[in-house]
Amino acid sequence: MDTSSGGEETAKKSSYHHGHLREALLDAAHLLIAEHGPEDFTLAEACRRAGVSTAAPYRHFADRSALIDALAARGFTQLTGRLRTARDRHEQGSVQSIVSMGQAYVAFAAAEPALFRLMFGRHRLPPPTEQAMTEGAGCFNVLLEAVVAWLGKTGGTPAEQLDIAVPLWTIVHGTSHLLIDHDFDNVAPGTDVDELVARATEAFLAGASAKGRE
Amino acid sequence: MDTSSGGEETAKKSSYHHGHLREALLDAAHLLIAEHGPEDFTLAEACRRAGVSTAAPYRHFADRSALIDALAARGFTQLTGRLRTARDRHEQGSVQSIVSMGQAYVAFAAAEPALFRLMFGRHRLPPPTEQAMTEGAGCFNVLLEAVVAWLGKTGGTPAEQLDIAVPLWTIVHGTSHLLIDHDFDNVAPGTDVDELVARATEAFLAGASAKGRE
DNA sequence: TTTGCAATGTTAGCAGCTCTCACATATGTT
DNA sequence: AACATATGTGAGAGCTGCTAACATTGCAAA
Repeated sequence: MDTSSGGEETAKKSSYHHGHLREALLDAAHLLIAEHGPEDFTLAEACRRAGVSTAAPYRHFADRSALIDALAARGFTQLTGRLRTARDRHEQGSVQSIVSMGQAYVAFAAAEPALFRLMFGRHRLPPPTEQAMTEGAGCFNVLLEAVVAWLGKTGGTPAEQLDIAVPLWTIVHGTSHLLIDHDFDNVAPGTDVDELVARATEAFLAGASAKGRE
Repeated sequence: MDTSSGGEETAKKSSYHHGHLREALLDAAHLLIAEHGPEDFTLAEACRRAGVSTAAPYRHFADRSALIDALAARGFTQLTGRLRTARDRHEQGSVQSIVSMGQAYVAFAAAEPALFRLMFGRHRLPPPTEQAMTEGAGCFNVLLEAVVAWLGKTGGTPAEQLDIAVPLWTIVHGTSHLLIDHDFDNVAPGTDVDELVARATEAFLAGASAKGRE
């Protein structure tokens, strides 16, 4: 990385060597899947947008799906960040804090539906490049920490933590998928997902804590 | 030249007209997506399995995605049937009945992950062929009826019904996706999804009915 | 500075896919 | 028997992902 130095413009000098092709391809791919969906995203079109030949990507990615995996990893870091800021908007350990995270999760899916599908739709056998895996786990850990805070001083056993965190995850994950797949439209049009997440989360936490006190 | 007749090898029909090509293609496609996932399913391979040329499908389907839509519609009728039998295994209006439906929902996704993705992953702009749409709605109606029964004599207002049914849907839908995408593996390995669905459903219903009585 | 190597880009080309068009063959109705 | 229609085939255009051989550039040691 060049430190300082006046030139902020990425003057493309040579026109032969792109310079930032890897990032440029990721950006182009991101735009393309946002436009046409992840299914029929073509590497060739991304090359055209980046202004390089269709053979160029193979200097930076093993194949098409490696580029897609890189995009997914990017998405996880972004999502993790948004969850953190959402959590920190409310008092630590409060229900509001957890609700806010859930709403941020769904909002991310709504803003980036194709990216969201990419991130979670990787049903490949080879574990998704290690990196994406740890990124995904990091994402869940933010939720887990909030649940520990909610459980109070003791924090509960790991099993108790999961018994709370996993159902909460299913709620926001299911809401996200149903929302971006337009499955609410036929059945419950005009659904306010923020309110949905708030109600479902609060009801579940109420029921779970009631059960825990029995 | 005598073309025809005789032939020691029992001439299998005409060998020119297939006869049940539409169904045969759907079956072949179903097998293929179950093996290789829905992404890289190829129409050409389905043709090979059905023993016809790659141009044949276009007499029965507008294009590749029309065949996929037909598969999705098939899946919805199947899922709807399973939800009905699951519901009828327990007393009408009981929590168990609703839990059982949720477990059947997740079990279907686990048994047919690729088909499940197909059914709900249709982010196409043209509403999914009307048929698939009504099939999907019919699927949700089974849940809605069970919720009405659970709400008791009055049945509640339509809005109250949705306030219960939609969150329940998000729970089982989210569980299904996280399960078939192997997202539990990294974070909560060995998750028992039947128990997960039962706990989450019961806790939510308990919390929701407590709130309703306030 | 010069020289050599590694990184990064290009062109050409193969194989495979979707889909179309003209043509062939079977089915059924009159 | 004869026509109209439904359903299949073969050839081919225009894509795609990916590879191989070659070209250009940047960097670092000589």
